[in-house]
Order: sequence, then C-alpha cells, then structure tokens
Amino acid sequence: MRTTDAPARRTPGRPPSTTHRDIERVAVALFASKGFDQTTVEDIAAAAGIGRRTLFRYFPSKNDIVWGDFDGLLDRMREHLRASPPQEPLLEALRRAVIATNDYHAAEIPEFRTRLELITTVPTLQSHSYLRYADWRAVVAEFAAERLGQAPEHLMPQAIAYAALGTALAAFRRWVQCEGTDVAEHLDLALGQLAAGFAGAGGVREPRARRRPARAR
Amino acid sequence: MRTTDAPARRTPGRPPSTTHRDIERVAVALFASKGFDQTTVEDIAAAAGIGRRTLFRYFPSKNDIVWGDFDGLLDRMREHLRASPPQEPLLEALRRAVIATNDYHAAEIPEFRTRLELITTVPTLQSHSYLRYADWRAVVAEFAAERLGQAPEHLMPQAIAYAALGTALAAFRRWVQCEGTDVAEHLDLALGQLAAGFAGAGGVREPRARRRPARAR
DNA sequence: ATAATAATGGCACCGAGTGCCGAATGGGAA
DNA sequence: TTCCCATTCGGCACTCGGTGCCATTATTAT
Repeated sequence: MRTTDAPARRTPGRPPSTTHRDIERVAVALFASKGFDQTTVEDIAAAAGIGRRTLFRYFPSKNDIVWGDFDGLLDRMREHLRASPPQEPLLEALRRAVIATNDYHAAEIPEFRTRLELITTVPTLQSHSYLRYADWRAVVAEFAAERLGQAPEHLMPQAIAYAALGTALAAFRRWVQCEGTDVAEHLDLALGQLAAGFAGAGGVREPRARRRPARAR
Repeated sequence: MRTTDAPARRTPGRPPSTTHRDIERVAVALFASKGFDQTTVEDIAAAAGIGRRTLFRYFPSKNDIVWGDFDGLLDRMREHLRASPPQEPLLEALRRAVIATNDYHAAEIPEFRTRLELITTVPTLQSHSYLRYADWRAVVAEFAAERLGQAPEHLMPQAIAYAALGTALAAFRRWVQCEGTDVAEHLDLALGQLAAGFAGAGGVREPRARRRPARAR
C-alpha cells in the first residue's frame, strides 16, 4: 500500500478528497465504539464523507484499514536487520530488530494498542493478519537465509521466520491483555526464550505493570 | 465440527441425504481441478447433489470444507501429549507428538498433501487457517502450561504454542513444495532446531526426496 | 477558454453467508 | 394402514464485502 501520503503535490488532475490517515482514524474510532463487525463499509465511508467506492480505492479491504503503515514498519525492520553486526547471533539480531521497530513514543502507544487489540481480538482481522504477516516473515526469512547461506524458501530460514513471527505474536497478544505493561519487555522475554529453545521458560515471570493503566474510564 | 459421521443411526426424522465426507471429496476434487476461488459454493452443492443451503448446514463455511476431521487430529495430539513421559523435555515431547499425529498411511498421503497444498497456497484458506490453528495452539499451550506450572494464557505457554505452530507450519509448507519427501523428516528437523534455539540451523540440509514423485502426469 | 489529467462516486453485479419457513422423509404409535 | 412426529432439506430473500464500468468533477497546463 502507501508508505507515504503527505508529500506536497503539484500534479494536474482532481486532487484527492481525503487521505489514508483520515479514513483510518474515522474507521478505527467506529470499530472501537460499535465493534468491527457491526461497522459496515458504508458506515465508514459516510463518516469519512466519501463514497463507498472511493474507500476501496484507498484500502483494498475493510480489514486493511486497521494496519496503518505496515509497509513502513517492514522497511524499518529490514533496515535494522541489515545494520546488525555480522558476528551477532541470528536470533539475537532478530530480537533487537523487532524490539527496535516496535518502539513507539508514549503518545502513539494508545493508538498502537487499539489497532493491535482489534487485530488480535476480532476473528476476521485475526485471520486476515496471516496474510499481512507473510511480508513480515519474508523479511525475516530473507535475513536468516543470508546468515545461514541458504535460500530464503528453504526449511530453516522459513522455520525461523515462522517461529519468530509466532513468538512475537504471542508477546503482542499477551501485552494487549495486560494493561500498563511494556511491549518491549514482552518481546524481549519471548524472543529471548526462543533463542534459548525455551529451556528456561519455567523460570520466566509475567511482566508486571509499570504505568498506571491509562484512561480507565 | 463433527468428529464422527458414520455411526449407525436409529433416530426418528428424515435421514441425512449426504455426509461430510461426501461433500469433502466432491469439493476437494473441484478445488483441485478448477481452483478454489473459481469454484462457487453452488458448484459444490450441485456436484454433491444437495442444495446450497444444505451445504452450509454441514460446513460453517466454504473454507472449512478442506479441513476434514481436524478436531479428531487435535484429540489425537492431546492424547499423545498426555501420554508423554514427565521427564521428557517439553519441546521434545511436542516434537514427538506432532510427528506422531501426522503419521499417515501411504494411501492417505496424496489426499493429505492436496488438502495441505490448498491450505498453504490459496490466500483465502491461508488466512482462514489462522482461525483453525487457534485450537491447535490451545492444545499446546495447555500442555506447556501444565509442564511449566503456569496458566495457559501466560506469556511462555503462549509463546511456545505460537512458536511450535509456526515451526510446524514452515515444515508442512516446505514439505508440500518438495515432492517425494517425508513430512516426518521436515517436522523432525524443524522442531528439533526449535528446541535448540536454531543454534545449528546453518548445518541443516534440506530433506531429500526418497519416493519417486507420485503420478507426475 | 480549452485540453489534458486524475480522483470521485453512483450503479449494477457477484459470491459468501444467514434467517425463515414450508416441504419432504423416515420411524413409531394408534 | 394411517396418522403423528422428529428431523432434514432446500428455496427465497436479504446483508455485506468487493469489483468493473463509466460519466462527472476539479485541478493544472496551454
């Protein structure tokens, strides 16, 4: 999808009447208040002041609206992986990269949490996530393949990519459930254990809340 | 869904005019020949000699038709895990259980392969698989939780379940791509490396074909 | 003005999935 | 045999996500 939206335009033709970001905000607000399945595409379009047809020119599906600039995140992760020191163990590099690419400012966290909560909670979005995360896996498999000297489609790079994704998902999912905790801590523990073959999993404690659960309205 | 279909019936009321198994066979045949997306539910119903509406009484969705008796597989896996010796390392028990529950007779393999090829290839089915595999993860998380003395929803049991699922999926997926190879071998290598934190992944070779690729028409 | 360009959005259509309800089909009881 | 009852069947109409088509609209360039 898009990776950018804002850059100044000086092109001929009718200018766009909205932005991805606009639609996103309107839609996520509706999802959060009415529920994902109870919100029709028409609802979103109406709330955004555009036509139903137009919405589908901005997003390929209702599901995709929730993902924000995921492609940008992938770019960042690719960059982090590329920049990792060659002597650093594979899974260690991976752990650091994942944590780094998901290091949001405090102000951005509530929105990130809302998105993630939708993705990990609503069945439709859960299943759709498999497709979106395929790109994530591809980034990891590419990196692992490079490190292992194998092709990205081979068993080990794929296994590493799938396992890393799974582990990260578990961390994200658990983080969403536990208000006031840090994503980084969850990711760190889970990916750390992955690198250890989960040998010390029995001794790992649940991360505890540090911040007061925001807006407990 | 069902786990059984065949047992003798002696109930009042109109008898069923078909079975899950019947519909499955007809549908998978159509999927294999025309492609999943090119096959409408109406096509399947017509080919099975039943009404569209009736088909949806046998399967909750078009996607689910391909999964066969997955619940039965989960039961078997649960049983294998329960039967594993307590002193056996967690991931080792998991590895053995997964391999054991996917040990098909030679005659069943082509059908299993077809199903798995559909599931891992068709986007709609790929994403739907996420939902079906949630039950698989639940079985593993339950087992891991028991072993670790933690709750199943806690981070480590979840991470193990997600990671194991991912690893198994990578193995299945790769197996489907490589004709003539053994599923067991793929699963063994991948899950073995998971237990080792992928420390020796660089030395793992791709499994090689043993059997002649069946029916190379 | 006029032409070229690009976004908009209405319309018709498809396919998956659902609620509703009358019709069909068997066994068991009168 | 006949009637009753339980249960399945399947048509109909409807909702919703998604797509192809195309006329309309709002800009910039000439």
